[in-house]
Amino acid sequence: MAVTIKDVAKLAKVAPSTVSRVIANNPRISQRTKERVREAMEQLGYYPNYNARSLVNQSTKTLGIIIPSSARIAFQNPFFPEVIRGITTKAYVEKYGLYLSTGQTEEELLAEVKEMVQSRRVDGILLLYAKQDDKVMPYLIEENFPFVLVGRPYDDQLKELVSFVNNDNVKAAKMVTEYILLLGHRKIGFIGGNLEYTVTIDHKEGYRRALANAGIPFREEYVVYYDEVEEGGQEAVIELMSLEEPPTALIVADDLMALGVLRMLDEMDVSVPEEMSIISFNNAMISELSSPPLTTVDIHIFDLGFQATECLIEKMKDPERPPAQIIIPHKLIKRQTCRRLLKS
Amino acid sequence: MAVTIKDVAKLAKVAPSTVSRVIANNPRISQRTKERVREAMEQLGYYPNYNARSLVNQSTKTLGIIIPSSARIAFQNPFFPEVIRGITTKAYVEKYGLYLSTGQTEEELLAEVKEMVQSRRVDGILLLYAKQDDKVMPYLIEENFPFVLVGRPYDDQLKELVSFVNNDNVKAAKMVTEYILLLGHRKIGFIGGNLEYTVTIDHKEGYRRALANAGIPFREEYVVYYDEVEEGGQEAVIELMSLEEPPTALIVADDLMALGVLRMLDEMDVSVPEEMSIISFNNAMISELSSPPLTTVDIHIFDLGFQATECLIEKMKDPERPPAQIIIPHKLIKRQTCRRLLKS
DNA sequence: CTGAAAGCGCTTACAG
DNA sequence: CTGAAAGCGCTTACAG
Repeated sequence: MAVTIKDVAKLAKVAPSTVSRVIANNPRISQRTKERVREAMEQLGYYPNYNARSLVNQSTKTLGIIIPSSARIAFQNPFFPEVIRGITTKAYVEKYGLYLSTGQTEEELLAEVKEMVQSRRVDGILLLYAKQDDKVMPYLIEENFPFVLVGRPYDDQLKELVSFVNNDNVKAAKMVTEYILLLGHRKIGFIGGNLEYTVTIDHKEGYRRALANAGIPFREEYVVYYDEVEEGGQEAVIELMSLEEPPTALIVADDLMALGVLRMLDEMDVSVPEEMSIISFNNAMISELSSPPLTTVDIHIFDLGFQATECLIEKMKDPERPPAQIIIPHKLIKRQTCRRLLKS
Repeated sequence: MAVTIKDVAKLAKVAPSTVSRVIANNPRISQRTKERVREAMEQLGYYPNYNARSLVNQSTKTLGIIIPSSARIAFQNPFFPEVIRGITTKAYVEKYGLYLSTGQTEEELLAEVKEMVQSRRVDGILLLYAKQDDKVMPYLIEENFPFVLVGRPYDDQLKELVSFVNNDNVKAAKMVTEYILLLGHRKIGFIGGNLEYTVTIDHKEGYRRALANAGIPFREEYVVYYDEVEEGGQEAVIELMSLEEPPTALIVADDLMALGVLRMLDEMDVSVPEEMSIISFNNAMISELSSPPLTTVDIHIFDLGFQATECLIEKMKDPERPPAQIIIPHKLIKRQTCRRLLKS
């Protein structure tokens, strides 16, 4: 029913192989027949059958995007849409299609990834998370399947083996802490995300280092982790504000959580930034729209996705190329949630 | 290099056709050989080649998701991630894969959709937007390609022709307006989204009807449209608050915009809900996290995606089935941004 | 510069 | 119950 290469060949009075060659714009075909064939294609509204093509080329020209199984929560976080936007943008110019994972649990995801690679549904994979005990990445490494990670491997030993695009989250968190320190704060709370994710570990490390450099003791009770974005920020606030010496500043895992923190503080009638300074990460659009607008660090999420895609495409072109580690710079965005601590 | 059906056949000492039949679990194959073949598949780690399969079956078992070309802005809106989550969930249980559009302009998108359907990359399409002068939907209709729309067609004449899953946005907006009216407000501002989208038109119509029923004149200066989510809410507020008789209540297109509205009002020192009531749509997570938490209407975005997918799959199974129009219910979520107008 | 043939990895009538 | 053959719609050596 659909028009095939044979139909075009018949109309243009050439062999199917010739049609195939003009599609590929093979230079050995004369200009005259190229034109005739193109006209026929136009006239019939011909599009090459993608599956037939992929079958013989052993390549699908599509990239798989693996979203963490906790997508229920994850997708609420503006981070993912924004990386995907970066991916989409690069994929479009490179004429790659995008295939989305659908698994909802870690097991489902792993099974899905296996299917994707073994059934040759995609040519390469973009892994959008890095966490402890993850089975997907080891599988990809074992299969020697082209992929790039957004984030960094949980296991340091894998660092040399995989290509990844990441921020220097340790440095970013250290800088953020130093900034707060410079504003005179000494009691600084840390509200991290799920400790299974590498970002959280790195943030904490940066926080720790900054404190150490400043000669300020690290207090366990000031650091708190929540993986539930939804209520997380709010519960964390309750916990921290109930301390005998509550913090005067808070470093928060991401903007969405910071929103919850702001709301809880508002409910408790502690005003930001007068009585509490807040700084978070990501610079999502909501950070600009919140009241007061959030001081945050822009981690250039779009670029993370864009460059990961670029890197993956490079890798697919040249499988021999050694793993690349790309660090995307970050930038402090000062808005209105941080203030110098008044002497009391 | 990859293991094929022939390898399995050889190992199991049967013909390739037999292997194919056990994959399909054909009842005519004896239990004994089924077991032998399955063992061989297991042993070799066999996965059927997806492209070969699709080629002969003329079906890819994948669905295309078309995200509006304005994805740059759109994707910042929690609406899209959430519909996609609904789609993903249903697609997973039905064992469908998901293919994502990447076009950034309307022309790119149209070209991409054409390629998707003509090249047989997908079996059906989920259209995530409905707007004026859109060329994608007419194309799909003309090609008689299975698709379902999330939203409703801009052109009323198409209503009978296409399957869609939507909220009753007129009713929702009418209800919202009536609620505000019941709280004693008479000067009610309306901050809509882009007028090219059907949601905006429907919201406005509901607003209009509620006012008419209450015998309150419709005032042009109270209605204002912004398509830029980012600054939109804020500019709208400036515009409305500069009126000689500024509104005492605001109906806002969606939660994200409402966040901007809240922020601007905060800057102007008008307190919510004491001096201004605000109600919006969507019930995204941010509506709960904002301060004060937003009164909004839950439109069950997840269900929109889930049911659209279900509907599409039905349609693909039975192409003769008449178009289905599914309306997802909405629900007022009272939080803290609306208050009875005090007599002044 | 162009064509005939083989092959990519499956599935499915058709035989037996 | 199972196999041999044809075919899905392409591409690409191999000839000429």
